Amino acid sequence: MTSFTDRTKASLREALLDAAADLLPEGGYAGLRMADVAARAGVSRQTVYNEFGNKAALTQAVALRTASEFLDGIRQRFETADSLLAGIHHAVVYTIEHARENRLVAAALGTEAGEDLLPLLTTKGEPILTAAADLAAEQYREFEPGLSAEAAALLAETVVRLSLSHLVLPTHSAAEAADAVTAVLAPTIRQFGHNGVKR
Amino acid sequence: MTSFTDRTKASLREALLDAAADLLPEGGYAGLRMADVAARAGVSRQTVYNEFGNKAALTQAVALRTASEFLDGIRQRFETADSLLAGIHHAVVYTIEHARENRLVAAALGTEAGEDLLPLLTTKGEPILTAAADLAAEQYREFEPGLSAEAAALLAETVVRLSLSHLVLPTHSAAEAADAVTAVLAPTIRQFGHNGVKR
DNA sequence: CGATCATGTACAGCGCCTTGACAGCGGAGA
DNA sequence: TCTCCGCTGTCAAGGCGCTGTACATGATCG
Repeated sequence: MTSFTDRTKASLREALLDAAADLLPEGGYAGLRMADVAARAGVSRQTVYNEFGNKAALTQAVALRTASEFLDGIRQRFETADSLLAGIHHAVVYTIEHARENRLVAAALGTEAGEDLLPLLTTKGEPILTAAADLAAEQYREFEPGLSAEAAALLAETVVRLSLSHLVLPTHSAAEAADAVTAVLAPTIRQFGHNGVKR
Repeated sequence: MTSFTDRTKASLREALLDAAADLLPEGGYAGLRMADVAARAGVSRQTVYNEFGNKAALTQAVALRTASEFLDGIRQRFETADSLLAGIHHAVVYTIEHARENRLVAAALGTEAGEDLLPLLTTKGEPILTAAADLAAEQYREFEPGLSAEAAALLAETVVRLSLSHLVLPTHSAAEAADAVTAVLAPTIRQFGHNGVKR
């Protein structure tokens, strides 16, 4: 049983992340005021600093939590897939389609105020990329036990990078983007399944 | 916006009430140990005393919260009723039927260990009766604005007392009990709607 | 009758939120 | 360009509430 104080602290973090996630799409990173986050969460401004340290860390945490919500969806898509390739396809389609419906992502990609959030998906997107790639690699290996850890990691990072790229700079529909990803990677997956990474 | 500390305190109360409500059906009032409640909620025993004072008050609070859950259901039944009488009928049926499915109520009414909970519905049931009657009276007046406050209160208390009676000592099905209540009160309601309480 | 157990009370310790203050810094306007 | 203003980030003091412990009391059981 988790202690009450632990749950309290967790709910505090959630409340702060909720508040920041609500406010970020409106004014972007620059428009986000720590005092507003605190007020919306019903705590003092100092408490926000005690919990996250500074505005950049708070924003990064919001990004990571948003990403983890997507990862949950991706996990579900994988569970119902027939093959590794099909799972990847489903996951890519899901990611691209649902990301555009997400308020925060949509603001980062499409609005003037939110454009200073874009680095979270690109230049400062390493935490998200790593988190997503780690999960994906794990999923891949569960699906295809013959896959070596290195092969899974490489494959996962590639898929995530391609997905993010198609998300940030779309040139086709989500389904077409997924087609492209799977088409490119299909031979590689077959190869890895047999022999592991070739260098 | 409610402050974070307020929400924390509310969630503490909820956690304690959940814990007590889980434990009460197993051992009844006598078998409920404050230390177990505290442990299940993840707090210290002293915190339970700070919040509720003593075991009787904690148990009373559990009873009141359980009652309020029923009141929510009753409220919904009333919203979809065609007439005041039909609303009362629906509410009585709902109360009796769902009370027997409730773990806590079922334990109080039917089990050996839980029989020391019975006073909460009878001799020590005044808080529940008042709460239920107050809500019912309010509903009645919304339904039939011509009803005076006194008439609504009298009617409501009568319905609640009859419902509790049929619940504690069932001699017919829930529907038959509701039939009896509405049959008895139908003329009174017609009378009140026109002239108010006769003394 | 003595041991055990649970209730109820008291109190020191401590973590954490709040309040208030202040320095630094960058933007807006005169 | 200079000044004002707002926001960030930091610090110290204060208080509230949970924790842990101890103890008295009463009930139950062997």
